Amino acid sequence: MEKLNDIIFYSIEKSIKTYRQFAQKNISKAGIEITIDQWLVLKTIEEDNSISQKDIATKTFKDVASITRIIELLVQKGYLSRNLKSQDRRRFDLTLTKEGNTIIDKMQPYIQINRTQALKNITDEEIKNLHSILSRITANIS
Amino acid sequence: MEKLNDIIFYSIEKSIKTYRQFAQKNISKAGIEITIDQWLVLKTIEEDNSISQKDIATKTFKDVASITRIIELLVQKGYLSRNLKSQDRRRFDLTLTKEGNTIIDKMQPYIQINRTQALKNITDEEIKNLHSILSRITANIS
DNA sequence: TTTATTTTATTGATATATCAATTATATTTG
DNA sequence: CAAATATAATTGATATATCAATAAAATAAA
Repeated sequence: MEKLNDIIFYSIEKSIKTYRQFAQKNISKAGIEITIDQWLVLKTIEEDNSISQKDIATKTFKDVASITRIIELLVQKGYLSRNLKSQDRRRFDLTLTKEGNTIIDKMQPYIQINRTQALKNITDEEIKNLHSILSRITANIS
Repeated sequence: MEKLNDIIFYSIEKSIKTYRQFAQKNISKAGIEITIDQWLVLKTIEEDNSISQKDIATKTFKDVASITRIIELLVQKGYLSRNLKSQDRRRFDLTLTKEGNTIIDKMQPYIQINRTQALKNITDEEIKNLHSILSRITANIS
């Protein structure tokens, strides 16, 4: 086999895994008790509180089954309230609680710092480039 | 929040998740009963059969605990044999069985096809670029 | 309107990720 | 050498990923 590092998919995987670990470690170190994935789902609901779980899944590149379980944890932790929608009883009304809003606010600066540090010496041009290439790869296999 | 798609980490995550699903689907469709992760570990051992589980973990960007479990499955499936090393009894000798070698061979063309299709309209220049940017991001947060 | 189909979400099973604690062995140090 | 330390791997607990099967409700079709 070609050298692992020469294979672009390993580079991609390595960077995203490293970023996730880095981000999670900073959050945990700050004493915030939430996972990156839980935050992502919470943030998605905050932005659009009429969104369906199916659409949360699509938006976060996750599976609907994972979303069900993550939401369950967010409800347990008291960050989210979940109630059947009267208009469509297959779906749920998802609303952030006060604690949910608080944790989102608390997270914001860390998210910012994480991104800034990760992209320290990368130009806007390069980011645009990265986007372009990655989206073509994604399109090729979708 | 900025649009999800504008955030480079989502692009990265999306592309690698899409690729994994695409690759796994093609493998399964071909009737090959192995996961991409199991294959990756098997392939790593094939390349260096004196490698430690710790080093397999590093090389595949995985956790040693995951490696233990993946190896357990590979042994169960009959693709790998595992024996204590006499020189260092904390470690194991890991050797591909005949079936292990067979499945590696069977996989090879699909791996090739998957990569080719994913990188269809991407130039060597762009891949080099991608490597460069991603490795700088990884370095920034390591 | 009854039946068929589609959509939304849940659940179970299995694989993997991560962290912490533990075990066994090897190496270093006093 | 004996004790302390370091290393390799395993195990348990919890979170997430994926697939398949199922349930419940909504919508479309007969």
